Amino acid sequence: MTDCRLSNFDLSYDDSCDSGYDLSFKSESTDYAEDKPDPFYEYDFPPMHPEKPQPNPELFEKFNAAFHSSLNELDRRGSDEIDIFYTLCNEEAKTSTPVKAQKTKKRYVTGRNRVSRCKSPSQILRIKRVRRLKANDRERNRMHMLNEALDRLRCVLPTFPEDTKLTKIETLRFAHNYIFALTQTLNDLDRYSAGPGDCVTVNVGNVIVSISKNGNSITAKNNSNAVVTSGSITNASFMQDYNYVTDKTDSYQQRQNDAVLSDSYGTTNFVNNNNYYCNSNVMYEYL
DNA sequence: TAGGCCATCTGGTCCT
DNA sequence: AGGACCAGATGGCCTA
Repeated sequence: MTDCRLSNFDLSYDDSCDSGYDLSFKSESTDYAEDKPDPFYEYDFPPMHPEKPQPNPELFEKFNAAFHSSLNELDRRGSDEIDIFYTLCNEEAKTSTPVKAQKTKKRYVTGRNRVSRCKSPSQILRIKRVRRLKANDRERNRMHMLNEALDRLRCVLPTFPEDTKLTKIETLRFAHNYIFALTQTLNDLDRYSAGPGDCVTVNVGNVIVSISKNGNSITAKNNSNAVVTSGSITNASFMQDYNYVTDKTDSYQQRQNDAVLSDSYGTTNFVNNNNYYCNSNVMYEYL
């Protein structure tokens, strides 16, 4: 059984696009498992040790038939034992004395004259499994890249180290509003031709962004120092500033004033619906 | 302990 | 055919 085109059989693969993250199924081989020969394909048992006496042909044929019958039955039932069998074959191949099998037939032809042949159910399953593993790895890698991009986005948002990390959706919403607020602020600066000492401030979450022609600064509402590196604004503060909609009380008006530009030019004629609120100068859409 | 968030797997769809 | 993208399912971890 050590002759074995079975010996290459495993679920591993070597993917040049492998992410390198934790769950990788690497193979020592350079070939994908799906390209490996089918152990069920016309197993013709060439003489492995020509110098030794060959088995009784009749007994050998009986053994051959029984062997294939057992494998086919396992394969038909989709039994896990078939995988165990291949694993054992691999282990045996690793530990047994390597023996070069004589190739009596040239079965696999590469290039233009390659012979296509039907694949057994087990090989089809194996191919599907390998493709699934590769797809999983690509998907994992894709999500890791997406998360890295979100992390970079968090780093350029005004945040506090002591705050909890922004969730994905909070990061996107906060970034959206932050960019919008900064854009409006720049527009207002141009529109009103602020003097050298004039400053426009934007309340974003629990931080205040001050923008002037002399430079920008970010401070916390509680007078602590803000940073633009890591951490996040508090979720509660963020939601308070950006997600209220229907409350028309004084506190609502106050929060609106907090949430939009605190410039000295705009009016406070707020319009509100489920998607945005605005005054005459700015309109803040929240997601 | 329930709920929120996240990572991962998975199958489907679309595109090249 | 294979890769990218997407959404649903699932299980783990954390927190109130």
